[in-house]
This record gives sequence, structure tokens and C-alpha cells, in this order.
Amino acid sequence: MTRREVQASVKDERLVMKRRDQMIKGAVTLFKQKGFHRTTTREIARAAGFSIGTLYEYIRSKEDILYLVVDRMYDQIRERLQKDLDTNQGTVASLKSSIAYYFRQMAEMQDEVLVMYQEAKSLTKDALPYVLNKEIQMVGMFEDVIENCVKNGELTLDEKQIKLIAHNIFVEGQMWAFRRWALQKAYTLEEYIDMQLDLLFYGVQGERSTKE
Amino acid sequence: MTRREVQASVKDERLVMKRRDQMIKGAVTLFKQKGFHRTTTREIARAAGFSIGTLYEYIRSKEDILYLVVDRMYDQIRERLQKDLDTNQGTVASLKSSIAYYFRQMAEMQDEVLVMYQEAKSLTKDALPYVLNKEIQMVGMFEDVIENCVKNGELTLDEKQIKLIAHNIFVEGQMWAFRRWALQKAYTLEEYIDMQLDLLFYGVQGERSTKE
Amino acid sequence: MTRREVQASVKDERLVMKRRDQMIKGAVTLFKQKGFHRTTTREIARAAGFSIGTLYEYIRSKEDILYLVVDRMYDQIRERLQKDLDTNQGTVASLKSSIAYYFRQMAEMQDEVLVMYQEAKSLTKDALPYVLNKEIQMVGMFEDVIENCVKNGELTLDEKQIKLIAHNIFVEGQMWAFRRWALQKAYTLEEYIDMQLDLLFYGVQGERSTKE
Amino acid sequence: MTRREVQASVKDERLVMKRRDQMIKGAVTLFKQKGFHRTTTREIARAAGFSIGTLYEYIRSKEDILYLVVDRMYDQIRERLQKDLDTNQGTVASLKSSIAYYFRQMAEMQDEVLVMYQEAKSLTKDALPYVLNKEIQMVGMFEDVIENCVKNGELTLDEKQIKLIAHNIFVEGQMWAFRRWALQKAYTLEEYIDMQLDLLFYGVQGERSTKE
DNA sequence: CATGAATGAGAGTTCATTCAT
DNA sequence: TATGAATGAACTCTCATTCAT
Repeated sequence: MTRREVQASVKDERLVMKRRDQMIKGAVTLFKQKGFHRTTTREIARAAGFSIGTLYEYIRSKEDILYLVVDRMYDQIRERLQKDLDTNQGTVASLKSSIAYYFRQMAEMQDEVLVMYQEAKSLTKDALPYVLNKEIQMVGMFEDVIENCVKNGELTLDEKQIKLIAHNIFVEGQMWAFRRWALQKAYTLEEYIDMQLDLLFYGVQGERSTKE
Repeated sequence: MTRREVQASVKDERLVMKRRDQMIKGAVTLFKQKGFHRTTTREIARAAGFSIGTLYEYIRSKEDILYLVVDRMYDQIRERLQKDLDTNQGTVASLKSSIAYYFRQMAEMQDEVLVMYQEAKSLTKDALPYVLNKEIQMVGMFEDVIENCVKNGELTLDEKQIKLIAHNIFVEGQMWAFRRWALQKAYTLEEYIDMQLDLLFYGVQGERSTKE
Repeated sequence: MTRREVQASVKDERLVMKRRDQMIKGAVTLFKQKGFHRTTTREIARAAGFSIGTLYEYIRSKEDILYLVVDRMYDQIRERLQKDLDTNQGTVASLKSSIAYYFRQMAEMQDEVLVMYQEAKSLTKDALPYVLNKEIQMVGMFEDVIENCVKNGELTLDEKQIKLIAHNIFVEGQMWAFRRWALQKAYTLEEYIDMQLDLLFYGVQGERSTKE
Repeated sequence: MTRREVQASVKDERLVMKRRDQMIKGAVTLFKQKGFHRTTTREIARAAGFSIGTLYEYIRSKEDILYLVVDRMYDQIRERLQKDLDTNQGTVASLKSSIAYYFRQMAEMQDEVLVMYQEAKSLTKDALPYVLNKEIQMVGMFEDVIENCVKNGELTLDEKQIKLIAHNIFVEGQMWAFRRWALQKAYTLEEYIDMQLDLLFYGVQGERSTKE
């Protein structure tokens, strides 16, 4: 389950990548504004800077575009995350800093995140598993980091707890985007990060050091 | 900001309510299966048990149906929640039980929850504020209960913390639905509830009583 | 293998028949002029006197129209033929008169015949058997009449010969249409009929009464 | 009315012929399978072994290809026929043998025959006369042979009869192809030839030698 | 001469909405 | 009130043809 290839009529791989870049860029903007279903293929072509005929030289169907968009987003997020998590040292301090980093990344890509989570269901039965698999991989990255903390004796958690915590972290990162209408009115991003970290590690009742 | 009225041609209020009941019931089933955009008005009319002509006697546009559906869902959820929260006594024990109750309700209505969160963006700019307002009200209900705990001296939290905790609870309830593909494979509902409550109150590092 | 039903969205059977009549009439005219592939569904709708939307209330796909057209043609031809062959008395004289009658019918419907034989191949794999079956039935009608002559002792032919003769008659009737560019320049219809009957019964070398 | 020239951008006559050979060969295969309209120019180019750009260096439009194909088929058939008819000695025996030869040729080329007769109508008004003219020439070849028999006193037929007989022969040869679904189930090719010759020369009522 | 990426008119089909009955 | 036939704008997708390289 590595990747579902989207067929192109054009042979030149370089060109395919370039055109798909344009296409994805245009599509993301439009999907953000009006969603997948309300965006027409012609609009996407126009936004990408070429004709409808050309668009279809690089995809097979409209749904391919959605797949490409979602695929690209996951890759971007994972790439950034990977880079950071690789430096992780298996300490709680390091874990916190990775979570904060992840929250900031999601905040930066919040439009993309919204598209991803609202339109993913429009993917065909065919493409959905690939996408879910990517999500599982990303959650897995956090699970690994947490597990390191456990191995280092910094935390005491069993497998099930680790998994759930990883999911929570993941969703809290997305929350900033999909509940923006409430959260971004009430908190600054850094406030949100601090408070969520606090809650995550010490809980509602936990003895907390005073907020600095 | 109480409620956005959906215009009907038919005058008989009794009949309007009856027909809309049928309509909503049919639409929910269809939206669950295929989403709002892939469901046609004809299908909704058929599922509701009357003709397309009749359907349009009770709504103005297809989007009205989505609004009615989402509106109804919120009402149902809030109604159940209200009933439970009214008995709340402002203790941590009582709060936990309310959260658990809420999680179970969301699990029971998970299809509806999915429809709500995936299709809400298809509402017009016009209807969205009403819907968001309902969401805010519901989060507010949790805020009130938590505040009671604070007033009773059972918890020490400021306003901002209360709001964030309420949002977290809310989202964790929805998570069971929208991350079902991962969570429902790994946990039973009661496991999920126990573990989330644990994390919520004591955090990752908190000294936890052993799981009973 | 009686008939392949073409689905209509409209329920009123009377109306379906009426609209399909209009549709077929319009389509035949257009198919004659430009063939099936060069005729658009919009043109057919216009020729039928209604909108493209209405057209699709009575068919499922463009190919349905071709099927309806071909189906209708066969029915018309067979109906006329049936009526005549029913009066057939199993004599050679009567057989000749039936053949002549058939030739005249085909001449009258020559446009339809052309459409039928040039476009039939555009039918889907799905519909073709039904159409071929109709053709076989019609050839069978001639086989029966010839067989009567044999039973009455007017002709001496075995099964295989009867079948081939029936096919020849059939094709000679169509020839007047699909080789019109040559035949209709060289012969009047009645000439053609007389000469073909002559050749059919007496052959190239047969002792013929002198042509009047 | 000799031949309608298809314009090429390429000057080298040798090359033009070579490329057109490839093109026709590829196109015939495809037309046999899916007909003219359902075959794309890209497919033809690929089947011919060169690019779509190159294809258009040797033709002006897609329809040119159909013309080239049909033209080529006629040439092939006529060539074979010519070779045989040249040896014809103006006797009935010789005529029969030529007819049998022609039937066998048509059986061998039945796919081509089908393409020719089903797609000819797709030729433009412009090209059709050239094609019909070829057909007339070929019928004429049979007329000549029959006339020889008349001149030699082997047959007694007037001009009109000769022409009609030639057309009949011609169509009976094609019949084996375009009514294959019925005839090729019921008869072997040699049976078909024997029986048609018998009917042609002696008719339905003719005193025939018993079939062996 | 050969290539194949680019084009856009035009195809078939759908479906929200209307309105005469 | 209820019906469902009629509408046509709008959608996705195809493909013959061109032209810069």
C-alpha cells in the first residue's frame, strides 16, 4: 500500500510533475473556497493556467485531482513532521517541543487541513484506503516518539494508552483548523499550544506549575 | 440568533412539521450513505414517501433540507445532553458521568455526527452562523458544568481553561465517530471512555489509580 | 427473447408511447441524413419537439434511441408482412405475389431500411441479439410460406434450400434500398420485381416466357 | 473519375506510400473491431507505429483515412477479381467457376467487406462518388463476363437482365459476410457456393440434378 | 520529417426547480 | 395540497486537429 498512481497521457515525467503542481495549487485554492463538489474541472484548469483539454492530459477523472491534492498534503505534513521527529531525543521536553512544532505546522496549513478533512469522504472507495493508511502512518510517528519516552523511563504508559494519546495529539492539531471559528477568537496560537500541552500532560486536576 | 426559518408554501403548520419529519428522516439515511451532494432531491422525496413536487411545497431549495437535517441533529443531541446535565451536581464525579454519558450519546448517533461534520460546509454562508451558534451553545453547556465544579471548589481553573476543556470534551466525543476507522478497531466504547476520562483528568504524566 | 425494455422515468404509459413516437420519428429523419453517430441527442430532442431534459425522461442513453428506432422498424415491417402472408395459400402464384408485396413494402420503407442496416452495428452487444432474432423471425416467415408450397407439392426443396431461398428473397428486398444508387437508375420498381421473380424461379438459364 | 487524391504535407512519394500502408493496415484492424466512429486518430497512429503528429503529415482529416481504407479494399478485391476474370473463356462453366472464385475471395476478406459496407456512409459527400464508381466498375466486370457468354450463345439475356444478374452475384458474395450470423451457422462456404450457383442458374423451380 | 503537448468545441448526461393539472 | 412531466443550465469528459520544437 504505497501509492495509488494517477495515470497521465503525457509521457514526460518532468512535465507531469510541473503541471500537477500547477493543478494542485489551483485546486487547493478553489476547494478551500467552495469545496470539491462546487468546483468545476474548468475552474481548476483555469486556475492552473491551462485548458480543460490539457487538464485531462494529466488526470483521468475529476476525482483524481482530489486524490492528488490530499496525497500532496499528507506528504507535505509528513515531511515536515519527519524532519522534526528525527531530532527527537526521547525525553518529555523533546516530546513537548515536537507537539508544539506539529501544532504550529498544522496552523500554518490550516486551509489544507480543512480541505483534507472535509473532502476526504468524496474520494472513491478505491482511494480511501491509501489515504487512511497515510493518516495511520502519521499517527504512528507520534506513537514512536511517545514510546521512546516510555523506554527511557520518562513516562509510564501501555500500548493502548500510547495509541490514544497519539490520536489525541493529532486531532488537537487539526482542531485549531476545523474549530477556528471558536478557538482562534478565544486564543492566540501560542496560548492554545501551551494550554493544550498543559492539559495533555497534567490533566484537568493535575498540579500545574503556574502559567509563565 | 434563534433559528433560521425555512419557508414553506403550505400553510398548515401541523402538516409542515409532519412532512418535514418524513423528509429529514429520509434525507439523513441518504446523506449517511452518499453525502449531501451525491443525493438528489428526487431520492429524498422518494425516501420521504412523497413526490418531488410535494417536497418543494415544504422547502425552497435543496440546501434547506441540509439545514433542516443539521438543525434537527443539533436539537436531538442538545435535548439529550440537557436532560442529563440538568441533574448534574457540580462535583467531579458528576462531571465525569456526564462526559461518559455524552460520549455514549455521540457513539449512538455516530452516523448523524459524521453527516453533520462533513456536510456542514455545504451550508450557505447564510445558514452557517445559526449552526455554529448551536455548536457554541452546546460547548457552553459543558462550560457551565465545569464552572460549577470550580465554584464548588472541586477544580481550580480559569475561564480560558474551562472553555478549552469543554472544546476538548466535545471533540473527543466526535472523534469516536470521525476516526472510527482507527479507534473502533483498537478500543471498545467503554475502554475509550475510561481512557479518555483518565487522560482528561490526570494527563499523560498524572499519577493514575490503576485501571479497575 | 421477446423484447429488451427501454426504461423511462415517466410513469404514464400512454405518454411514454406518444413521446417515443415523436422521438423515433425525429430520430429516423436525422439518422437518414447523417447517421447515428453524427446525430446529437439535442438534435433528436429538437426534432421530436421537446427539450433535451425531456428526451432523457424517456430513455436512458443515446443508444436506447437507436434500439427503439430499429425495434420499431422491424415491428412495422413484420406487421405488414404478417398481414399479407396470412392470406397466403401455399401456391407458387401466391408465393410470388407475397414476394412482390414484400419488395414493394421495402421500397416504401427504403430510408428506414438503410438506417437499419447501416447503424445496427452501433447497437451494444447487449441489444444486438434481440435485433438479430427479429431478423431471423422474419426470414422464418418466408421459410414457412415456401414450405407450404413444398407440402402442397408445388415445389421440391429440402430444408437447407428453403432457408437459403428465404435469405435471398430477404436480401433482394433490401437491395432495392441499399443499392438504390445503381438499381433505381436502371429499373423501375415493377421492372425490378418482375425480373427478380423471374430469376428467382427460373434462374439464369431457365426457360422463360418472353418478357412482355 | 479516376481517383480522389488525399493531400499529404510530406513530399517524398515513396515515404507517403509506406506510411499510408502502415496507416491503412492499422486502421483496418481497428475499424473491424470498433467501427470508424469509435476508433480515434490516436489509436490509428499508435497501431500504425507512429505519432499522431506524423499521422497528420500524411492526411488532412480523419475521414481521409476511411477513404484510403475503402479505396485500398476495392483495389485489392478488384485486383484479385481481374486476375481471375482475365482467364475467363465466355462459357457458362467458366462463369460459374469465376463466381465461385469471387465468393471465396469475399469470404476470405469478410472483415474488410463488413467495414466497407457499414462505414461507407461515413464518407463525405465528396468521396462517395469515387467509391460508388469503383463498385460500378466491379459489377461491370461481371457484366462483361456474362455478356461474353451471351455472345458465345451460351446464354440468352438482354442488357437489363445481365446487369441485374451481376448485381445479384455481387450481393450474394457480400451476403456471406454481412449475414454471417445466420448463413455461416447453417452452411459451410462450399455448400453455400454450390447452392447459390444452383439457384442462380436454375432457379427455385429449375430441374436440378440431385445434390450429391 | 517527426513528435506529442496543447487546445477547445462539442458530446452525452444529470438534476434542481417549476408549474399546469 | 399533491403530482410528476417538462425544462435547460451546467457538468464531466473526449478527441480531431494544430504547431512549436
